[in-house]
Amino acid sequence: MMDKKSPIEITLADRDESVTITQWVYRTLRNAVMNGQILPGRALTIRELAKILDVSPMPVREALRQLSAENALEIQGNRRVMVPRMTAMKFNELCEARIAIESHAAARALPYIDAIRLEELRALDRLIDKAQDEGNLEDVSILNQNFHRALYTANPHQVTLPLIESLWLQLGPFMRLATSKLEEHYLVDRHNEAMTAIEKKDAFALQLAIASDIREGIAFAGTPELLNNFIQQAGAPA
Amino acid sequence: MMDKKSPIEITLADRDESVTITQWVYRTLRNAVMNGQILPGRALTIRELAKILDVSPMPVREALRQLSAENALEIQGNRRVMVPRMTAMKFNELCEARIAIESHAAARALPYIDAIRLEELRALDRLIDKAQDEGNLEDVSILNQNFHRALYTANPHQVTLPLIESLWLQLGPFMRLATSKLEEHYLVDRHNEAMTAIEKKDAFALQLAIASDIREGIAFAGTPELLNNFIQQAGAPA
DNA sequence: AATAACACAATGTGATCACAAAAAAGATTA
DNA sequence: TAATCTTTTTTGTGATCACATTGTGTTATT
Repeated sequence: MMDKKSPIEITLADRDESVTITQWVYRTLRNAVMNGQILPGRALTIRELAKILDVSPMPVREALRQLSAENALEIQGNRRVMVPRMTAMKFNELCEARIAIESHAAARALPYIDAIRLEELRALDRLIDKAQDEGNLEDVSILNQNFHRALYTANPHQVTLPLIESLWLQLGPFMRLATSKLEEHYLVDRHNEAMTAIEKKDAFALQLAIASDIREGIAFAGTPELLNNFIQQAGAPA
Repeated sequence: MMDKKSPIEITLADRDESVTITQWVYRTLRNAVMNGQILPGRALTIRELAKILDVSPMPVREALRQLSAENALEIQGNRRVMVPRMTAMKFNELCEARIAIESHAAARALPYIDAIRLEELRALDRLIDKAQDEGNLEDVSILNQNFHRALYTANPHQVTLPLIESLWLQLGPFMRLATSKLEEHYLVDRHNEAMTAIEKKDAFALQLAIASDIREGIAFAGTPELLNNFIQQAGAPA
C-alpha cells in the first residue's frame, strides 16, 4: 500500500515568556502555513498537532479556529481542517485582490507619511537591497512584508491591514514556492519608484508602483506550469 | 454611585438542529453585534455570556475567538473582549475600504453574470423596493446585503467576500443607527444603475454605481453630529 | 477625607474527561 | 478480485475542574 500519512515538520516559534500558549501555537502554525510546511489538502487533527507541539489539545483548538477565521485554514464539511488547495484562478483572484486593496491602503496612508516614517521606509528598502544582493531570499520576503506593513500603518486610522494579512496568508505557501525561483529573474526595484512617489506625494504614482511590485513579485508564480505543480499536492481527488 | 453593569439583551438565533452549539453561539453573538445590541466598549466575559445563552463556557470561548479574528470584537490588553469603539476617522476608513474592495469585487464578478444570475439580482432588487415602500428598514438592510453578496459571489473564484463581510460586521452597529433615520432621506435607487451597468457589461459604470450605493447608504451616518452621539457610548474614558 | 494596603471575588487559560459521530480497518460475500 | 457490511479506532465537541492573574470592594492609616 502507500504510506499512512505524510509527516508534518513544523519549526517551533520562539516561546516568548509571558505569552499564552495559545498565542504561541497560533504563531507557530501560522508560520508553518506561510512557509508551506503543511501541504494543502493534508487533513489536520487537533490531537496530532498537540502531540507534535507538545501541548494540550486546548490551545491547538483555539489556534485552529482563529486561523480558520482568517482564511489561512479551511474547515471541510466533515469539520476537519486543512490548508486550502490552490487553483490558478484563485491564485489570480488573490493577486488582484492584493493589488486593489493594497494600492488603496497605500494611497490612504500617503498623507500621513512624515519625515520619520519616510526614513524608516528608506532603511527597510536598503535592507531589502542588501538581502537581495546576498541572495538571502528568506529575509527578502520578510523584509518586503515589513516594508508594505510600515507603509500602510502610517495611516493611524487604517483598517485594511488585517484583510491584507489574510491575503498574504492565503498566498503565503505558494509565494514561497515562487520565490525559490526568484533569483533567476531580473527584479526591477519597484520600491524605489514607490519611494519617489511618496516623496512627491503622488498618490497615483504610488498606486502604480505598489501594483507593479505585487504583480512582478508573483507574476511567474502564476504561470500555469509552476502553479499546477503544486495545485494537486495532497493526493486526494475531491 | 452608578449602576453596576449595563445589562445585555441578546436575541437568540434559531437553533437549527444538527448544528454545533459553537456555531449557534457564533451566529447569535454575530447578530447581536450587527444589531448593536452590545454597546461598544462594554466588556464581555465568557461566563456572563455563557449564562445568558444558557450554554457552557466552552462554545462561547470559541465563538469569541472567531469573532475577534474577524475584527468584530477587539481584545483589550487585559485580554478582555469588547465591541470596538468607533471614531469618525475610522468610520470613514471603513467606508472607503468598502468602496475600494466591493467595486473591485463587482467588476471581477461581472463577466460571470449570466441570465439566471441577472434574474436573481432583479428579484432581489424588486424585494428591496417593496420593503422600502413599506418602510421595513430591517428587511431593506438585510436584502441589500443579499444583493451585494449575490453580485460578488457570481464570480466562482471570488476570494474577497470574507473580507467584505468583516467590514460589514465592523460597520454594522453604526450603520444600523444610521438607517433608523434613513426614511427621512430621499434615496436614489443605485441598484437600478447597477443593473443597467451589468446588462451592458460596463464594468466602470458598475463600479460607480456600487460606490455611490455604498456612499449614499451611509453618508449621513458619517456626519460628525450623528457619529459622535455613538462614539463614546460605554462610559469608560480610556 | 483621601489614599494606600489588603482581602476577596471573578476571569481567562489550560488540562482532562465523556460521548456521539466519523474514519479506518477488517471481515464477509458475490 | 472487488464490493459491501461490520467492528474498531480516532476525532471534534462540549462540560467541568484547577490555578494564576486581574479586578474590585473594604478596611486601615495618615
